[in-house]
Amino acid sequence: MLSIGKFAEAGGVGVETIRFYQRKELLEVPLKSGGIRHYGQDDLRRLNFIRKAQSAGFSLQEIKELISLDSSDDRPRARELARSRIRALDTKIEELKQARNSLKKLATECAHGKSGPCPILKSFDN
Amino acid sequence: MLSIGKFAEAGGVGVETIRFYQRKELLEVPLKSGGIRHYGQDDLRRLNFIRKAQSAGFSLQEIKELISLDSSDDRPRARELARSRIRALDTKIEELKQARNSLKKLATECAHGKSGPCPILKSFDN
DNA sequence: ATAAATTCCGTACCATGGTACGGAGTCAAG
DNA sequence: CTTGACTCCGTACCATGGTACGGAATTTAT
Repeated sequence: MLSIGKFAEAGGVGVETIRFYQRKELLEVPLKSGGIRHYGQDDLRRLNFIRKAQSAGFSLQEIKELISLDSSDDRPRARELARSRIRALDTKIEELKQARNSLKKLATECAHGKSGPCPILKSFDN
Repeated sequence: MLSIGKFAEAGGVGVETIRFYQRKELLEVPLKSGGIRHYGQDDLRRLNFIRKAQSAGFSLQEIKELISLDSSDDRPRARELARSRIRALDTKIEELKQARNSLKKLATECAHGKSGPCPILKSFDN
């Protein structure tokens, strides 16, 4: 049985983040036993679920849906969400790679070039 | 000489975005010639600079700095910004790849597995 | 020359993901 | 049994990158 402070610490987030997730209905608000609410393993699992899904790029809204799927065990919908997230990730990864490579090229040119305007700045400049 | 509407259109953004960039001092507010402000090629170059730098993952604050570097031609600082952006992009790309691959694995398992709880949901669930 | 479209400007609002504040209540150690 | 730490709760605020609104002035098209 954890107090909100210990619970937050165990999950690697701040107390205010817990309350925020409760307001967003991602975490349940436990009943209080004499003025203070207590959190258990289920809550910790739920919190870890949120954090992991978040690091997979799901928004809090999507995570809320995943949580409800977790109860209904709706596999087709879960796969659909996963696939659409994978597509979004693929797009994003490609964009970032592109940006990274052109930036890399520019930085190299900028380091070697002896004269003229800086290619990094100039590259955006047309 | 473009009106703000044509200028925004030429840059592929909305009029409100132009005004927003002006408030953020990323674009200058031209003098008005009889009640209406007009924009030229320099403004359009600047706007394109912003959009390209943005697609390379720079924040508007960083872009503001890049713009000031563009005047001072401070190459070492430009390289520093580029390199730190490249590092950030590399980190981000790795994170997204990781997320993408575990999600892919889960989606495949979820599609093939016949019984038990959905692995996508379950994977976050511990 | 008049109606419709644009512009100007300040200000308010939006989503996302939190973070901070302040007063009252509660809990634990000395 | 008091003092200090922690909790509760509502509400306000933060950064980021915009988007919307509304009335007055001006420009453009008919």
